[in-house]
Amino acid sequence: MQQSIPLSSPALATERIGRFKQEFQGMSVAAGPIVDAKVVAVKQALSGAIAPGSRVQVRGWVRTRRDSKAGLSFVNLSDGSCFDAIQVVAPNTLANYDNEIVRLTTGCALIAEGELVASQGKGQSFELLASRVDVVGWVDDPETYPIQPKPHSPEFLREVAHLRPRTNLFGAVSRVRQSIASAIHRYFNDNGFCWINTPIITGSDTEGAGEMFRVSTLDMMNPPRTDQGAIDFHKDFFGKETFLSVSGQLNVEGYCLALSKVYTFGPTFRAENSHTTRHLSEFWMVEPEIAFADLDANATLAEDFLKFIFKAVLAERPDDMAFFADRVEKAAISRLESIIATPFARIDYTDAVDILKKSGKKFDYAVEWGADLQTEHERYLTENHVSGPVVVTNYPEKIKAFYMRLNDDGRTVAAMDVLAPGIGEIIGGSQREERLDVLDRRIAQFGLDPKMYSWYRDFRRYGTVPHAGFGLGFERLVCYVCGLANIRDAIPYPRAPGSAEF
RNA sequence: GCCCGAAUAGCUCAGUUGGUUAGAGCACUUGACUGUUAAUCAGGGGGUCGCAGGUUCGAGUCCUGCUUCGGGCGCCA
Repeated sequence: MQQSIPLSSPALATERIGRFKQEFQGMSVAAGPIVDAKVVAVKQALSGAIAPGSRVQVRGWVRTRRDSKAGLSFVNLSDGSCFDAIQVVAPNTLANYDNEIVRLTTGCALIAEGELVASQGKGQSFELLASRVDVVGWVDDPETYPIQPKPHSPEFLREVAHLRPRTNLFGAVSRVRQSIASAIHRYFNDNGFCWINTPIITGSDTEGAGEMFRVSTLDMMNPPRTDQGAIDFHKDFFGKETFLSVSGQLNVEGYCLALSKVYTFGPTFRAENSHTTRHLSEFWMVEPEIAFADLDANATLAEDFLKFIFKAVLAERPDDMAFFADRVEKAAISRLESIIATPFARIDYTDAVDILKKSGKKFDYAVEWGADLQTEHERYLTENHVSGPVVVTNYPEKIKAFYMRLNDDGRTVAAMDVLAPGIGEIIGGSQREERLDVLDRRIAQFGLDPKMYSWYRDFRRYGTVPHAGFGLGFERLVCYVCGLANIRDAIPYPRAPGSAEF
């Protein structure tokens, strides 16, 4: 029948696209039999926006089935559009009731069509009184289908990461992740920022943020050699050694010094052998960079940005957030509300050290000026001293990166960490060193090769201005918003040392 | 990289000082019952107790090694 549609006809194309869009409003795909019903998302069907009595079609996956000897079955169907599933009421008058409906198990894919009605039962406002239910995909062995209508441990679900989006937990995480990502782009777009897609493959092997993954097409068994016997990377794909990027910051600074307000939002790779609940080998990072700006402006941006995102998630995903507060982390909602309502405190690193020393609290790690703050120190500051978000600024230059701007005291740099109760460091950033002579001294001091940074130095040679930015680990933000204990549950397919399944 | 812990049914777990045929709930299946809500009730199937050795008359249980998973620290986002 596809042949009967002349692809060149504008009228038919418009009609076809119109039909697709009508379905697209409801679900993400156009597939299966379409009769005379409007395709709707479960979210719409349960919202009250559709008049009772309307003929609608829903498409999704079975959560549970309950049979009633009153002559009907209740099939809870989820399509991921919202936390709740819709209850499909399937009467035994359906042609496939005895041979299909009563055999439905968790995970089966269905298209159900019928009348959207006010529910006779408790627990839901609307339900679908089905006049037709088509089974699109069966679960071939229900006994071994890993996703059951009961709580599973996150550890178990990591073993079936390809199927875990079928669960309440990962459905909710996925929608919240989307809400956060969307809010990030919206915040920057509305504030005049330009999204810059910095390269994933980089030739800089000394970006200073840890071990890097090599990118190479050389034959590992028999690589080309130089006269000295070293591997000859001049013969590699890019004609030089290349790696996966650990940060887009250095690249994005160039766009900042032309477009004024820019940000990166993309995948980042770190080959650190970290075994913690807060680290991934592959994660997504957000890095805004602003020109004609100092550390103070940077901190203000971070505060406004975080508050915007938290507000957006609470407004857009109340159903999922209620689930997190109920089942994952009691304070999931209240702590976001608290951060939104509380002005971020600002403390100089030197003052923070004094506060910690005078706290009288016994720390596992001693507090000394010149040493980085440990997680326990950060938690004391934000949870006990301030009882709210706090920005710690002006760290000793020896413990921070070479590109951070040296302060007039000569011993600190204009760096900042944003600390929040319950999570600790959520953002790290700095004002960048815009003075070429100072930058050169820093590069030398850190033992870096100036030739590797010639293009980065150019930004200071041609129209340099004070500028600043910060980095935010996207999955850490997802963890915090959802109350997740392990960052491997904040990304669909986690990659970590010794683990790259699926 | 360092330290600690765990591994018993598809899932969550119990299993006493080492002792007969390793149990429960959920899931699956059969039946009963019901506009049901993780429905309920009754029956049934389902296990190389992570792997490999060792101690012992006898090991799910004790010992050693390995594997995998989880947690903490360091590094960081």
